[in-house]
Amino acid sequence: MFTHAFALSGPVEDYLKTIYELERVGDPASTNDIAVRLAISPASVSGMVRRLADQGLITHEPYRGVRLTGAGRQAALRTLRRHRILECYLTEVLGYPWDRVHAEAERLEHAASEELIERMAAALGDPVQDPHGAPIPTRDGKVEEATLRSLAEVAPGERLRVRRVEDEEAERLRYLAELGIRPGALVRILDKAPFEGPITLWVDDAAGGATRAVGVGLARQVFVELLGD
Amino acid sequence: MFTHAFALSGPVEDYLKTIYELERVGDPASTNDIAVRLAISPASVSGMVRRLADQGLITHEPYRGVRLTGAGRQAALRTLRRHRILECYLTEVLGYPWDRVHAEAERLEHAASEELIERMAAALGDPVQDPHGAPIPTRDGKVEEATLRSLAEVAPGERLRVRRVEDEEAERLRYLAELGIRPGALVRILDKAPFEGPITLWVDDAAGGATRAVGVGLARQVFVELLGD
DNA sequence: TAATATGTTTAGGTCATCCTAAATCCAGAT
DNA sequence: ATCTGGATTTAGGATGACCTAAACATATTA
Repeated sequence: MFTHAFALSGPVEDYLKTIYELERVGDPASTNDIAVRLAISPASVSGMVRRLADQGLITHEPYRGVRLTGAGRQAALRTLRRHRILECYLTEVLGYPWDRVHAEAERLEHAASEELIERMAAALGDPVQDPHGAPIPTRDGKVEEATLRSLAEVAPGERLRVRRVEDEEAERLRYLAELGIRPGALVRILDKAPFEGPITLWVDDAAGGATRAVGVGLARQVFVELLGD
Repeated sequence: MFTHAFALSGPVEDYLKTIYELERVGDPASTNDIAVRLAISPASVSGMVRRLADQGLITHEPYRGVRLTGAGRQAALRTLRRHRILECYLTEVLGYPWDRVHAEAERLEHAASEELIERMAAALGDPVQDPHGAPIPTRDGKVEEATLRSLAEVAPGERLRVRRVEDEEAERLRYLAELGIRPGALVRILDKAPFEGPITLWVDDAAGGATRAVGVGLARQVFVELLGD
């Protein structure tokens, strides 16, 4: 079995991670989507895509998008494992606040050795998900990505458990935390205003619970599990 | 007061650190010495030296060598602080073996934020030296570098305390550790063979002590404090 | 069916960091 | 005082990762 003979550059790891995330949600990753996610120009993505394809990490159908190969997927999952274990470690051991771990992990994930990551994982007792609820791939590159519904696509009424929250933007995360919306929280949608209007919900929390309202944009970043009525 | 408005690239940090170390030992750092330490060609160093001088981080007298400016020194000390705190953390908290911390810290020091370093330092109770005995610069860029003698330049007879060991090469470190030669150890030179021959010494250790012999090359990397006879 | 909007690729550059080979400088030995 | 070997710099390149502007492909809509 070939582990990972040669190291990939930071940018390459970022591309693979991004393609993984885009592909996970839906169709092959488009040049443009990758460019938006990485905040670089589509032209730059075109260039890198050729290189990744040459290296056998992705397949590329011009004008149709990009898919990870087996090797690409493994590389993406290794990076994701690093990232998520780092996030766990930073929050649980070093007391990082919820909204700042992502950025720190983003930089460290390219520098940390396998040994460091595994020592951190061991110190944490091999965590299975990161502070935002994302599953942590195993050492040998396996994950089960639960298919969760976002708060935006669930109808009012049902009892829900927040399972996962998108972690990219610190400010949004901080706001969600203020509202009590974090993995594990129990919520119920009370009302959804028409025309993509605000979503009103009941959030159970330490203080007994409270009514909250969020916009559709925010709601789309919150993923929940249906607990039944 | 200006902290450090703009970030320096990894390579730049490495140059500054290297120049600091070379300058600390003796004269202005020569192009060649820098090249050897960084394992790159002298021509590449010449190029970078111009850029660092343009940025006001070093002064360069052609054919005479290079010196850090105030700003350059501060930058070097910041990187050194990161490096050494990382080394402490990796050994003390994550159980890294003595000989592997250097390489790991070398990569992490360019990615770790100020916040991470300070959280680690706090977790350790603000350590003052790293596992190899090197002093850790303070947050505001101060160090006192003790002027220590190397084992190679001390005469037989005196009681010595090992204070510091060069940390670059893992294999040498591992060997020194086997011999019981590490910061804090008490030793006495029993004999120095002529013509740069082996140095025989008595090493106090847990098991009561033992006689050891090392070559001059190794001895030059071990720095000691004279305790008097 | 053709026009248009949108997304993608190509062409041509820039910048940082390295390289080799060739020219140049300097200091110590003759 | 000059020669010469080792150190240094310059010249000219390569690579990776980005950029803008312009050309091109596709899909939708008039």
